[in-house]
Amino acid sequence: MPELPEVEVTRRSFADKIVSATIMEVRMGKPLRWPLGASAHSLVGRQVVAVRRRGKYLLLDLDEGLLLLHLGMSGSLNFAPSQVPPGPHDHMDLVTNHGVLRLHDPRRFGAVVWAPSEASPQAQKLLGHLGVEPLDGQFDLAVFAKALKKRQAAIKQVLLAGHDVVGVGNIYASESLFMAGIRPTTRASRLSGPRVAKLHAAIVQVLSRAVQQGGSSLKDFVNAEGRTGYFQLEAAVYGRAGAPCRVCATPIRSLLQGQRTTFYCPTCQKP
DNA sequence: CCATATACCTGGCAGC
DNA sequence: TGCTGCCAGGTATATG
Repeated sequence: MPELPEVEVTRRSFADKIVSATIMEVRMGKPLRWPLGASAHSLVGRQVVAVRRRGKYLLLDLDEGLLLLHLGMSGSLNFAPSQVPPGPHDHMDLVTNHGVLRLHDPRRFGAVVWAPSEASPQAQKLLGHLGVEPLDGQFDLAVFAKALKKRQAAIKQVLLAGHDVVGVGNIYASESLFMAGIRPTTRASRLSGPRVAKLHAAIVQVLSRAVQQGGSSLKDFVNAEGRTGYFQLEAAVYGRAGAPCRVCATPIRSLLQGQRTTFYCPTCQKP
């Protein structure tokens, strides 16, 4: 489900409400991808200082330590004023004096991990290798171009790896490459300077637009207020195999790259 | 170091 | 209907 836009939209939908709240109780459900790394009881009394995002991780800064939240493939958060009995797929409740932050995640690829600081080994194991943030002004074209020159893999897979730029998942990789006119199978190292510049701009534009639209709700994504996103309605290629390209009417094609489906227009996107 | 495959888990859907 | 197989927004880890 959640790529950078969905995680950012989720962050904005509850950050103001939970900041300065005190944790009263933590309830963990079925196991998630990783253990919490602390006893639930030890979090009681901690205060939420800020809610940040790094790549597809949400960081809840506490007055002592922080919580790293990941939504995996099927996760969503909900922030509600009062507690409702948890359903079978609700695997964490962070009960605060401002309301309850609940993680709903049927596939349980998501995670909630406590770390003593962002610089700690626990946090760095998850965040340490992440590439640059695309939307915070630090996404430098020259640095990006230099990084791509070293990558021999297909550009789609380089984007998904998140080592050079974070937040671009399966939907937005296909969409960005369409906007840039680049075939997803092209080796990253072979892209010309102008084409890398187009891709750089396309990534920023696609992700920004998706945030504006509340993310993509392909199936079940909702923000912490329960609202769906609308970007899927304007997807150019994702999920549109066989349908006519919105630019040239050529049927959109799909292929597998590293076990993930990629969508592209064979006419608009050049190798 | 680099690139690719695997594992984790549940639900929905197409096809028989 | 009910079964089977496949697919799904991610990513650390293992393997070549």
